[in-house]
Amino acid sequence: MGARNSGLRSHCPVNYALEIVGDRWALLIVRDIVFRGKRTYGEFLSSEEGFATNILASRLTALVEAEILRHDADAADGRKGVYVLTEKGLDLIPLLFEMVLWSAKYDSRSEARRIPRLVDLIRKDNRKISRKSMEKVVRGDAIVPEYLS
Amino acid sequence: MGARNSGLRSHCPVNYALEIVGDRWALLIVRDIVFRGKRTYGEFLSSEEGFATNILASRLTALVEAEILRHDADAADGRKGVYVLTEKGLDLIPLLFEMVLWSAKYDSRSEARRIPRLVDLIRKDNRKISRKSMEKVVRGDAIVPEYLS
DNA sequence: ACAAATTACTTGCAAATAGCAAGTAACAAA
DNA sequence: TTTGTTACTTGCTATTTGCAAGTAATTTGT
Repeated sequence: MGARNSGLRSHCPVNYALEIVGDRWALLIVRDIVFRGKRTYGEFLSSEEGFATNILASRLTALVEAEILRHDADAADGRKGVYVLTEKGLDLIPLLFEMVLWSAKYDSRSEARRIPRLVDLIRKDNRKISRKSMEKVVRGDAIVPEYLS
Repeated sequence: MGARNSGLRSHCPVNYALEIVGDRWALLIVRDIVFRGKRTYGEFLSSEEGFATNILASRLTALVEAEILRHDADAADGRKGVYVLTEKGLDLIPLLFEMVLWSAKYDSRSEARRIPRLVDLIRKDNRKISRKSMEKVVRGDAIVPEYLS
C-alpha cells in the first residue's frame, strides 16, 4: 500500500495507528464524515468541539498525506473542495465503533444513549455493521440519522 | 461510574475517548501492560518508543485519574509501585485489537505480521479473543508470547 | 458588470505542552 | 554504611496549540 512508512518511532501496530490518528482532532474529522455526512472545510469547522481554522487545515492535509482522505474539487462550486474517505479511512470505522462502545459504557452522559440500536448492533457484530456503514458512507450518507428514531 | 465527567468539549462518544486516550502516549502504556505484561515505571520507560521521564509520569497519573489504571504498592519492594488496569482499562483491549487489525493492513512493515494467529482471531471474533485476553491480563500475564510461535 | 458575500484557507502571536538533561528522595543490597 | 536502584521532579528550550485577524478565489445578488 502507498507511500512512506518511515520516520516512525516503531512498527508496533498500536504505535502505527497512534502516530497517524493519535491526537485530539484527526478522528473527529473522520467521525464528522462517517456519522454526520460532512465533507467540506466549512462543515467541519461547525463541529461542536470547535476546530481552530489553522488546526483543521493542518489536520486535513495530514490526513490526505496519510491517505485516509482524498481532496476532490467540487464541480458545482469552484471555491469548495470535498474531502472523501479512502479505503484506509473507511477501515477506521470499526475502530470508531469500538470507541463508541467504550464511551457508552463509561461516560454517564454519553450521547451514544441517543442511538441505542446502533450501539447494540456494534456490540453484537461490529464487523457486520461496519461493512454496512462503509457502504452508506461511500454513497455519501451519514449513518447516525437512521438510528435516531 | 466514578468521577468527574465535565470539562469535556462534548459528550460525543468518539470525542470522549479521544479526550482520555487521544494522544501519542496513553495507549502505549496500556499496550505495554496488555501485550507485554509490564507493570512498573521502569519497565514502561524501557519501551522502544522512548518515553521522556516527565511525560511518562504525567501520563501515568492522568490514567490513574481517568480510572484506567490503579497504582498499588509493591509489597516486596518499597521503592516500586505497580500499575494495574481497572475494568475501564481492560475494556480498551477491543479498541487496541482494532488498531492492530488496521495497522496490520496498512503498515507494510507491521510487527503484527509476527503474530498472524492472533490477528486472525481478532478478525474472526474480536469480542471473544478480547474476553480471553482480559482474563490473562488480570492474571498479570502478557498476551503476545503465546502467539509468537 | 460590479459590489457584496462566501469559502477555504494563511499568518502572527501568546499560551500551553513536549521533551531533553540533570537533579533528588526513598528505599534496598552489599 | 556506602553504593546502587527506583521513581520520580525540576529547569529549560523547542515545538505545537489555538485565538484573532487577514487574504485570495470564486460566486451571488442587483
